[in-house]
Amino acid sequence: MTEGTINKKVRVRFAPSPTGGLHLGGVRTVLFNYLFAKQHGGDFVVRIEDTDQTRFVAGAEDYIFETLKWCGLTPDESSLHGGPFAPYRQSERKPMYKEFADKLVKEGKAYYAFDTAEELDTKRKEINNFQYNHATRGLMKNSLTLSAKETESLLAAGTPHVIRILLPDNEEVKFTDLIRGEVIFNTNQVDDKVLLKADGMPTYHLAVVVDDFKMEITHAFRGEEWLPSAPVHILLWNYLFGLENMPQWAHLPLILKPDGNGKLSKRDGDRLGFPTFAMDWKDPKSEETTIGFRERGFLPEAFVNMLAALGWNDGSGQEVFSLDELIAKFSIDRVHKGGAKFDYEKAKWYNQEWIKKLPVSSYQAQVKQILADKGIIANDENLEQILNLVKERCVFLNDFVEQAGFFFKASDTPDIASIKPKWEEKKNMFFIELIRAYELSTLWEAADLEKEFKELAAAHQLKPGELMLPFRIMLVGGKFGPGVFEIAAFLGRDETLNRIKKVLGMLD
RNA sequence: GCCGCCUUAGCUCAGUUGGUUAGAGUGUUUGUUUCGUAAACAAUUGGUCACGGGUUCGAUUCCUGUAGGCGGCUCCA
Repeated sequence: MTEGTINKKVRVRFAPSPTGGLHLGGVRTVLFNYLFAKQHGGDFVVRIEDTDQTRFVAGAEDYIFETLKWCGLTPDESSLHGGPFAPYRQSERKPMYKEFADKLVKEGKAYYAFDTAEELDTKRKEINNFQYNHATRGLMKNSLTLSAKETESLLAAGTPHVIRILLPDNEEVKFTDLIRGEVIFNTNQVDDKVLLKADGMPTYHLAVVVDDFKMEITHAFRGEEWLPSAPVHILLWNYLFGLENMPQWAHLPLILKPDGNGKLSKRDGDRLGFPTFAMDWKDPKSEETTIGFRERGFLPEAFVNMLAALGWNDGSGQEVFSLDELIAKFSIDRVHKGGAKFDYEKAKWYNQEWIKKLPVSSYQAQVKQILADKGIIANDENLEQILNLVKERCVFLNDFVEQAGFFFKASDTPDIASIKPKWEEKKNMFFIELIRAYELSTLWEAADLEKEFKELAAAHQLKPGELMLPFRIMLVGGKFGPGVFEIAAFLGRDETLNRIKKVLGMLD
């Protein structure tokens, strides 16, 4: 690890704002933080950044924790799990931010600004690309342009105001990003960001620095969209707590939409027909539900595996990783800089691999529930064997409805159309004979059933090939599934014969 | 507009001190197997390493310019 951090216990944080469902990119940020922390025996903290009260959405916080639970990414400390640095909700930490904002003003590193939101709006409309910065701050209403006395009286009168950081003139701010190497910004290019809002809440910029310090965060991984505001954070660290205490930064590549190059959004998922949220999210206002990966039939192992591959690989060519393997092999040096395009086909491939790889017992209960939702009652004793028989054919957990459902419930609409054209009386005779033969057979094993079937076919001077499809349609209802005789063996004598008779009746 | 980041098969990515013929997976197509589907296995297809210039015996790799894409520029995070 990089020097300066070797002696400290690794502590990382994920800091979502509770404004809606958790997006793919959010979960990946969690994942990378989590993998890094666990690999170094460190702590993973979840801090809720709810400083914008206008965007607060009820239920969003619970949703975040439920998502983490589903993914197996358990926080060591959070607003839900508690911990030594509580509270973990920024709204509950409100008083401590003001103290630092005031300190900055006193030291001349920040200033009061009295411009109203409306005034700024007009300014932005008036002047193209207006920025509150070195060039314009002298023209605005703030403690830099006002006399000390005027400022005093405005403050005394309770005039609404914000505190802005005073950026130094034409200075280079440098820092080393774990993924991008040395990054340099000139302060003239950054504006005087608001640190404390008029309602006394901090903005992200102040809160993230104060909390990362107070919570002893050593490494901060976040999305690339934060890169441009990093210099503000570096400056704040320098002013408040010292650069030597600052966490190491890593700005993760964006997740891009499959077509084009933009950042993946929920809308892209809706448009292209795939989920972007981890789990179903129901908007409390519009009552609208957005489908999640979990409900689409993804396994958490596959979801996590797929996410890990978005921007990282271990260089060996291995693609399927368990969470434990990821913890062992993850390396921030191997995270790439370019945006990672989200590929839903590949996501499905991961899921299929995990359905095959995992013992069915790990998702049996869930499949049983999915079947039950479709009105198919599965008994546990056979279910495990049946799932094993068909799991190679399933991309989603929901595919088990089609692939395994017929074992428990005969199809109401067997695919008669594909056998009717070639149906003839001697085939009918064959199946009537088959029923009789099967009624008498002492053994009910796949191999024996096949042998009897073929012998009987030979006796009727019919090729087994011509009879297999009808037999499959009778038992399965369609042209899919495992070997027909295995299916018959599973169904048992009574059910097999019933299904033959039923379809024979429909062919009449 | 300003600043920053990125650019290797259709797609996701390897290629880390410059060195033979740039590699995987996925996808496409085909074959093997099967009653058939899926899987599996095998084969096939696929690249002006964004473009220009420079350094060098030699550049995908280092430097530089250009283009394109993206991100940010809220009292949002």
